[in-house]
Amino acid sequence: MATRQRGRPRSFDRLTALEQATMAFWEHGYETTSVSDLTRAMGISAPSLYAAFGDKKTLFEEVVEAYAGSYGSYGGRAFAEEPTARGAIGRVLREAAELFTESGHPRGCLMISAATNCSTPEVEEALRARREANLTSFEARISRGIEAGELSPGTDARALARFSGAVLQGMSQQARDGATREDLAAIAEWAMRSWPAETTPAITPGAAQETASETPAGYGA
Amino acid sequence: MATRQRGRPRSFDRLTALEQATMAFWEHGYETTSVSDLTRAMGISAPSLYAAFGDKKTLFEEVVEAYAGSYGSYGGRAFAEEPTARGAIGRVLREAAELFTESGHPRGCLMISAATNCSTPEVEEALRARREANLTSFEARISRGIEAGELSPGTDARALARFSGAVLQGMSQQARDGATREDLAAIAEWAMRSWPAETTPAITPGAAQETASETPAGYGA
DNA sequence: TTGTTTGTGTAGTGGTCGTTACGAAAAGAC
DNA sequence: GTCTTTTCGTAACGACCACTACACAAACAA
Repeated sequence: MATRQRGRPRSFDRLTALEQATMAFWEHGYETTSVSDLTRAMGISAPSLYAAFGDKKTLFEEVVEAYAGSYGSYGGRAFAEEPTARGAIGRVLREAAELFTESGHPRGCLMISAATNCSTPEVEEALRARREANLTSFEARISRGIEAGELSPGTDARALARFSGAVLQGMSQQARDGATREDLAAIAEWAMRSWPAETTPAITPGAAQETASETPAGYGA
Repeated sequence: MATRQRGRPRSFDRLTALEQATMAFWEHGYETTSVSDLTRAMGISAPSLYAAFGDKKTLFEEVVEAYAGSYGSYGGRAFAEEPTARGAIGRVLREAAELFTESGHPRGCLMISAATNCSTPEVEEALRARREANLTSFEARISRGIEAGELSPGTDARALARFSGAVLQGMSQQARDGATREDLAAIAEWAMRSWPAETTPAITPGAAQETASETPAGYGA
């Protein structure tokens, strides 16, 4: 680790280049971003890209992973810090309204939009799997909220999770279509109106008792 | 019109070919559907396609127009036939749950998904404009509902319209991700929970009094 | 029949796609 | 210095993209 590399040193910063690739994929999606676009955005030549990141698909996978750990981490934080299901998912929607319209990066959510209309099945499926996983984590958190007495026992956890996810996905598309932050925030608030009010104050606040399986893996739906 | 064509007659049915092109674009989106895919799906050769439909972009525009008048017409019907704003938009969401999962054609909504991640700006903008137009028609209908006393005067028409549109767009994505019809129907019902109840029964039922500008131009969001 | 018009099939156009061979350049090891 | 290792820039690869030139086929008009 302290030992220097043997050969000629890399002339670019790998993390910076990865971030620039993230911006390109986030903006234009997997399929529409050509390797030529990538090399231009990253400021490196094609052979350097292939040497450092494998091929286009592998680079995209690394981008998605990095995105999940940075921009997409707000969901995990909300789940970890908010004591109730309603609080957690409400916060996810409200923070999404900010993230999706923040300046300094493209609009909307990379995981929601970057692999739509993608002719590489593995890439399309990889993002679909992440969306599914997040719906599942929504549902698990809601189920736990029902068990904890926060929500009425008759609550349909699957439906409420899918509804919340649909709102998040719609917010992403509207962000890309030019909606303002206030537009998205209003959508989030309106969605939370149909959430049943909590029947009991949360008993055990804090993150310690989460199940790993119900923590969103990066973005929110 | 009764006069026959002068030259060699076309060896395929233009409307059938258009329908097959619709299926291809609906399934894979504008960019990802190649002319080669199209000629295969339509059962004709490239020169025939170009002679009958212009170029790929023009064909897509014709596809979108035909889609708006057929599959996408449920929105206009709901607006024409339902007396209240709540009834109209609720019906749009419920019928979308069916359309988006119907067998015999691809899932979700062509207008919502077919131009995502599209590198041809005119095509991307054309569909975005249709989505915007439908949000506007949602908003106009809600505003009229407020004026008619169906909805509380304090209702934020823009927010409620965008919320409803976001749900519709999320439903389309989830349909493409494999959600069942029941999943989508439950999302629609849940969305309607946050809609305020009508404060007055509708006074003037029927379609006659619509303003043209508030009729959705083909799909719903 | 002959000419005109229109559609069809073959076979291409130049351009871009993702990817890579190859030799020069820049570092440590000896 | 020379060897080895790794990265660099140039310049391509075959495959596919949207699109079309061209010659032939099939209809009507004369």
